[in-house]
Amino acid sequence: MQDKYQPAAVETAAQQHWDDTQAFRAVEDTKRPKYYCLSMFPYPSGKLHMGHVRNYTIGDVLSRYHRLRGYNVMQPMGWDAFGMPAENAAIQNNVPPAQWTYANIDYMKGQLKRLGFAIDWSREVATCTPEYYRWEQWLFTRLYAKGLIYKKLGTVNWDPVDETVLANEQVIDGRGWRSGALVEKREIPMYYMKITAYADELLEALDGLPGWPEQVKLMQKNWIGRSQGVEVHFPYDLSTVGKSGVLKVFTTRADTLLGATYVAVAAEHPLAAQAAAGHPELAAFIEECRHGGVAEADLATMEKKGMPTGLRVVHPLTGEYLQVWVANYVLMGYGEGAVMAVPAHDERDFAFATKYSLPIKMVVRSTHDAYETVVAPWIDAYAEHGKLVNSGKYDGLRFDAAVDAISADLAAKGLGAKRTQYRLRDWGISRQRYWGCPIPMIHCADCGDVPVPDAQLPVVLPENVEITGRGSPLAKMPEFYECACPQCGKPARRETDTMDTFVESSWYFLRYACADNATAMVDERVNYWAPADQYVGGIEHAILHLLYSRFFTRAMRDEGLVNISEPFTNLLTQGMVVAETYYREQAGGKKQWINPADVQVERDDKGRITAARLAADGQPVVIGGTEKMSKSKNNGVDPQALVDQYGADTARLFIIFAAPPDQQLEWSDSGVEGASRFLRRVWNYGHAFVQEVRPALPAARKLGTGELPGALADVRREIHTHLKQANHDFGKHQFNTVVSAAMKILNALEKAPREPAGAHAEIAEEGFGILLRLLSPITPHISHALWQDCGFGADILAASWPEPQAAALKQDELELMVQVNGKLRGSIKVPASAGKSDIEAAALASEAAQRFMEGQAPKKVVVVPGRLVNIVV
RNA sequence: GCCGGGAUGGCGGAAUCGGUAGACGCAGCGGAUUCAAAAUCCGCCGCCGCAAGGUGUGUGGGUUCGAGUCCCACUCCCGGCACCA
Repeated sequence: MQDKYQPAAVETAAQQHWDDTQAFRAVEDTKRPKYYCLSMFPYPSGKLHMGHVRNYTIGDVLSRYHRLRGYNVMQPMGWDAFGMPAENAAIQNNVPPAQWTYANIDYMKGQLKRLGFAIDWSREVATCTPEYYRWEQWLFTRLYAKGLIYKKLGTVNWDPVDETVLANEQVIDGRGWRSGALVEKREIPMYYMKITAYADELLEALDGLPGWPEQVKLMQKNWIGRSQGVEVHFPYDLSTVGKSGVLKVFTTRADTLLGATYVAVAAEHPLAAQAAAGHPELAAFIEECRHGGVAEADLATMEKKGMPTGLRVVHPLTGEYLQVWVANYVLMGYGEGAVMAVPAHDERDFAFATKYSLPIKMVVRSTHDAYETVVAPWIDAYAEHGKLVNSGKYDGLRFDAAVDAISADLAAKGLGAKRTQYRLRDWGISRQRYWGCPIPMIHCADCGDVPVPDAQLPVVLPENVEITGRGSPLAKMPEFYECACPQCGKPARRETDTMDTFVESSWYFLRYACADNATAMVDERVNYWAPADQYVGGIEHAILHLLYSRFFTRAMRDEGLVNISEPFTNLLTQGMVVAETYYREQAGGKKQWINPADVQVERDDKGRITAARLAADGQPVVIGGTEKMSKSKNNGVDPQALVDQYGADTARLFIIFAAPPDQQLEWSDSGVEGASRFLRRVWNYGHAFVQEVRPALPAARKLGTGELPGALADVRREIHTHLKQANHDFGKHQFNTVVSAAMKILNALEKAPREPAGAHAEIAEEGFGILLRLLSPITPHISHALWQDCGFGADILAASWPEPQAAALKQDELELMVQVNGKLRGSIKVPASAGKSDIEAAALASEAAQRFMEGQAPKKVVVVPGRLVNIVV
């Protein structure tokens, strides 16, 4: 054993041992409970960032903890390898996406191994390999045959200069990020997955997920957005529209129908197009609505604009004529592309009506008498439910009765009915990009859209391709798209769109169970491992990825591929890693971001930061606040440098100790120093244990059989108290306080009296054995080495998890706090067996109580067992 | 804009069921060791106050013997918003 802690040597040896013994190879075993520990697989962007290290450290802690608890643990890893960054890198550096991706995977895999994660690498998958995506294509054809995938028009961001479709993040202030051109909305045919067919099940099954954070379930519930409402039909006014028909709208506020004063349609709505013919101003407005992106956040925050069409529809109950407006906030892809407007009781309609001087008709009076009439400015009470007024025969009805009566009358006229609506929309999966899974369809002039037959799968993505950032690369490759129709054999055109990368990540966790199967998507092993007992990943995936995965698992269940519905039994959403930012203002007002590693911080005598300077030139820099680690803010800390300098255990320890897993983690170089210092102390204690303590151990252990001297009994109780706390915190996934408990145990061991030597050695042996096992999930390398060197056993992986002993926790005397009128005034010591009246008497007699009661008689005495006594005077 | 979350010393955080606010660590200060430094060890450390004591968990109210924790209203920060992953 080395005198000094040398992390590199310790970690290399431990990792070699795990490799040699194939320690983390997971094999199906029905005799032990299984524990499938899943972490969100990374996009191979180049090198690991701190968010990855945090994610996988949390997963590894859970995996190793459960292993020592006796579970058959499987912890796999793979690569979410398709996506836009590979194409961007190709444009920038002229490297083919495949080559770039595989090189990144190679490098990042080495980094993961260096961090000592207990991963079963035999199950590795990379989604960009035909071995993986062929099954995605295969499933696509099954779901297509079933009608669960269909084609319709969808709206995308179109860059007219680069002639390409842009992702929302590539649209900045309404312009293409590369070309700077004004982005337009464009409708193109796309394939959709019918996730809405599962909307009710996805919603209702949330109640059966006790292992998921409430906030995530709530977000998913709101995202699905099931609402009960009424579909209302407004018949066209023949004299203005020129044809018969109805305008359909959906409303959750049918009680306010009599307050509808106009209707609004989307710019793409057929009525808008009709009105625009021969109405140049309106046509110009509709053209203006086409500019800008499709992101909901932009649409919701932009200025609400509209224009009348001159067309009218008929109110279904009153027969009045209502104006049809075109409004930029009404979306064609949502519902029927039309809304009824009730300005008196809807804030957005109110703002619009006020702006364009449209009539406002109050039809609900708030039950709280919050208002007499609806006048500006808007107050929230206008939108509350209440009794109907100005609504003829419906006057006096409250919400439920009003909706019932109005929907019944609409139904009688054939102009509407109650309906359930969802906010959730079907999932558009077509992408006009190269680096993705090809959609296995062939378009034939005679036969229409024909799925690629099983025998021709996979449709392999060509890897030698030129990426320019203009247009879709596959659509420029005849060798890819020219093919024969599988049905009639005539020349046909292969689909050149690829799939959304969320499709790959919707089923990778099932493929891990049987990644080596070349003849089926999944096999019976999936029913041993799935569902994942624990899923660990970023909160930013709370809705899309997790909802798609829940949907996919059900779709695969209904194909008979798996026998589960929910893919993830427990979910842990980890917080972000943030760090301080520093910058200098440059001439044009542009900020030059400076990496924290290059900055020196000055503090006052209380440790408060007063200034920061660039180390290179000694000149001040501006402190910009803490932000998520990112390239753009140049505040990232390179995990590789950290591991090179301090070792993997220090990196892991700091990350676990600095914050609870679900909260944001603030980077701190001195915190890393502290973690490293603690591990050195652990090592030094282990060294002293071997040298001095071990030789003093009695041949026959007496611990727990006889009386310990009081001071050593206190040390032992303290250790077991901390262990109890640590076990409780492990259960809560609050690993930062597990580290605290480990630190407290080491503090107690170091301060323990050395006499009598035999008794001390026994306490030390028990306590240090507890400490090493507590730390082993977090800092596995040093724990492995010390476990062996200190003679606890050959391999800590074979050890069992420590449990606190009741006898060690026993206490004879308790200290209780004494309060007078709720303020802490002192404390008393009582025997653990003392009854309530004894405690009361002792508290009243105490010096502190006497002093602050000032001779007054107690009105009431509250005794909280084991905690405190509160005397009220 | 809509949905979800967060706020506790100089800093990260702890406080299990409404019961000692600030555990553990970092930074800082004082001391020991050292030729000196690093490392290590010991002590102090919310704020005001010489002390007694007062005060304190984003802000303002409320419930309670007792509130960081429960209730109401607000402020600021963060995540998501369907083509970043």
